[in-house]
Amino acid sequence: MRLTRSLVPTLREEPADAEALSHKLMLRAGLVRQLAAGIYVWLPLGQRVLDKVNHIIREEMNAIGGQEITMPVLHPAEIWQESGRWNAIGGEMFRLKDRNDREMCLGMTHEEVIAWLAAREIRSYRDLPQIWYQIQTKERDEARPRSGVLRTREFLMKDSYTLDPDEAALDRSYAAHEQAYRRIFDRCGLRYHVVESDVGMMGGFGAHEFMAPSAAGEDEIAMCDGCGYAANVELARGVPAPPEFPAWTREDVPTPNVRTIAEVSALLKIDPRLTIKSLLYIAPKAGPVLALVRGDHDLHERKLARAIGEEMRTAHPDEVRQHLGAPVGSVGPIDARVTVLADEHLQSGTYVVGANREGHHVRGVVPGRDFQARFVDLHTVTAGEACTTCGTALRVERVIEIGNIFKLGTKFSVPMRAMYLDETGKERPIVMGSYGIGPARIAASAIEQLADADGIVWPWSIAPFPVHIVLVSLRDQAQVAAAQEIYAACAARGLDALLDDRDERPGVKFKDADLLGMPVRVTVGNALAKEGVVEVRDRRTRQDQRVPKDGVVAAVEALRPPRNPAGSRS
RNA sequence: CGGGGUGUGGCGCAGCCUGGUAGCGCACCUGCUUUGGGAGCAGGGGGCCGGAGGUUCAAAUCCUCUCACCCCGACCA
Repeated sequence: MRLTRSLVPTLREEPADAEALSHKLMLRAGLVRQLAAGIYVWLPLGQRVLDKVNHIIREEMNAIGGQEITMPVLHPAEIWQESGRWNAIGGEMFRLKDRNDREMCLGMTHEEVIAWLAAREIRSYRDLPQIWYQIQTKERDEARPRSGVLRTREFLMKDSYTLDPDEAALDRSYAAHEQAYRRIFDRCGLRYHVVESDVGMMGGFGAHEFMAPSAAGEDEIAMCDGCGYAANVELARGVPAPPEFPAWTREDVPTPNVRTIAEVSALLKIDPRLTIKSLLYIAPKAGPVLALVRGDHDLHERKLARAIGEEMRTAHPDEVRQHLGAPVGSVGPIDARVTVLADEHLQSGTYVVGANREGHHVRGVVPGRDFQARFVDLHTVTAGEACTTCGTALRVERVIEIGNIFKLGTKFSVPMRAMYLDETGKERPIVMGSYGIGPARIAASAIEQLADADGIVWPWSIAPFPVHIVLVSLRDQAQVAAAQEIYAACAARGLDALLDDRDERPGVKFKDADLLGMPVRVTVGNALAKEGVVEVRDRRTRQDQRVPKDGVVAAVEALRPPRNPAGSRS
């Protein structure tokens, strides 16, 4: 591709409304442009990256027996009503009506279509197992699109679905996907971790996420270097170090004008770990629920939601007063006439809690003796807590979710009547799995993980072009001819090259080459006339070699990493 | 949905407080010089100042409403 005839609008300055590194670089390198919040145009170079990623995905999906299909983006409401998600999903689904006033929606995911298709086409155990996948646009009206292409309202997703006769077969399909995903992310040159993840409110038999470490990520994972335990913090458990408990006797202490844990512990001159934080939530069915965590801990709301079995919201200040008889800063579990859930690590010890009387706390409170509660895991794990299985200190890392795998079970096949007849002629529901990968997130993660101060550093496997030829001076006919020759020689060997044939100053071309981040830069310049050589530079290491122009292809190929460049795994 | 911020040529910004000819850098066009890390000089083109109302002799500037975008949080099947 010749730069003079291409749409590669690089930007010298940082766009004002980009925050994440990958977002800035994708805009500056001319990979994407934003049409509206969370809606992007993919420009030629960005499109080539997606194409490369998708090609890898197709190879690995096909290798485990995946069959590519294409499902509609526009869905009739009926299938979503049958599965029960039409009402279960809120504002995140784009809904519309056709000209005949029929309700429709835009597909956020395709379990319903798969179940619909399976219900019609799968009849016998002989038809199973199946793996169906597509690479298709998804539409989700995200509450807050952010970080460039990392969270958008319209995005490409590779989604696959497995159909199996039973759970043992599902386990095999699931394992095959996990292996395929590892190969895909390895080939894309990413560092990633595979972690246990929340199955969500829809239930399911297990789920894992593939997480690429990056400061731009929206998720956090906890990892144990001792035994390999790794989980999303939505799920991760850890054992916090207990404080030293003083020999308190239970007594009321006045705490005027004190609202926060920090204020309580400062006033009483105690370690915040000796306090209990009491938070009131309101759940639709369960009603008011008081959640307790140690003073220095954060409650993880998803853990609480899992514990009570439904989504809840924080109580308003007047609701707190109504249910507990005290303002927010003075509430606690003693004599509270609401359901009390306490973090499991509060089962022992003696604490300071709110007295449910304005301006008062109680010191020397022993959970189990002074109040009753259901003890469950509620606190958000923090770095340094001990691993529950081996005791090693946990690490917590910020990550981008690049893929997930999910054992659905019969959540969709039962309501949508996707059944088959087993060997004995008995009708059974198909056991499903669902598996996603975000190609745009792979691209952004690669940028996040590999970029340097000068710009993007693409892994070979997903670079828009492996070779970037910089033609330094258009006035030197020998340079022009040599650049053309090298360009043609690369093409002849299947190496796509980007040729910078613009009439720009060398500095501009070098800066753009660094920004665009192709793995190899070939500079055709002065050295050609003087010494008959061109320079072949590795973008990542910045190592230069001077080679005769006939040796460029060999030099480029020597720089190419072996087929499966190792990404780090866990 | 709650909180905060920003909207002024393609990009990045100043001007707004204290109303009075719409500016700067980069990019773009022309010419000359220059040509290995974002060139220099000279000349030039391009902006309903997000939108709608209002106040005023006069509004980018003040007031009201509204829209868009960004950030933090909530949500994320």
